[in-house]
Amino acid sequence: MSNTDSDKYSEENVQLARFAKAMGHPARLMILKMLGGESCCFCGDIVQDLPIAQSTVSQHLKELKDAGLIQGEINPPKVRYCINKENWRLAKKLMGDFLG
Amino acid sequence: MSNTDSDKYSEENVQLARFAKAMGHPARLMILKMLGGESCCFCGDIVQDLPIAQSTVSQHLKELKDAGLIQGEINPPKVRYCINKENWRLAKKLMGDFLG
DNA sequence: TTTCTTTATCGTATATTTACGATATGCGAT
DNA sequence: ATCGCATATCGTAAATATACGATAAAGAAA
Repeated sequence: MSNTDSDKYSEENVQLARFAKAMGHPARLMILKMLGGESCCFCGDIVQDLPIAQSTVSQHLKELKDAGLIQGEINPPKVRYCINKENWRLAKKLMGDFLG
Repeated sequence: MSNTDSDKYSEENVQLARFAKAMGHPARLMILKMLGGESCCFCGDIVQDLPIAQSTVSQHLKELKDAGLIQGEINPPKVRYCINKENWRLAKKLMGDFLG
């Protein structure tokens, strides 16, 4: 996906693709599952649960954040991650509409 | 995603990630939308609708096929693509369960 | 057989993703 | 001021994705 995707595709299409792409890796699905419902998690908890290095987890968290699916609030010296509820709802709606 | 993902992640997780990843590009979403519902399409129709080269469309079709979301039947000299309904239902269920 | 149409595949270039270890950063505690 | 903890970022390597034009392949039509 280049930055000119919106020249070629509808905004809704691009948005759904962004969400789907962010969900397109098992590690990121695990992270999202951990944060599902009302529960937030500290970054460290996530690192402990995943079978990959801390720096890699950090990268995945960044991608989820960039896609708008999660948000992190600093709580020194930890960072607490939560689902971004508004975008989660949007993802759910777009996915639901799309899959029919 | 390496071929050893199933060592690290649950099969369900890997499967949903595979579907999500296949949906993670606007061109592929457009293709899926064209095939949505009961309508199948000839490859050529899809090529005409997308703002990218024929060979690129063919690649995207292959990825959707590899992910199991579509299937193609040869109808010389054309190829007719349809949604793979069984996997579409599975994707819908996994997504629905996941997004809550 | 040759030609035409349609689609897949090849070759290739570039960009992005995924992963890791090492290092930097921010901040409370000592 | 320094230490230690938690997390992010850097540097890097390898793999995968995206895109294109050119070419191959399969089969209908001439």
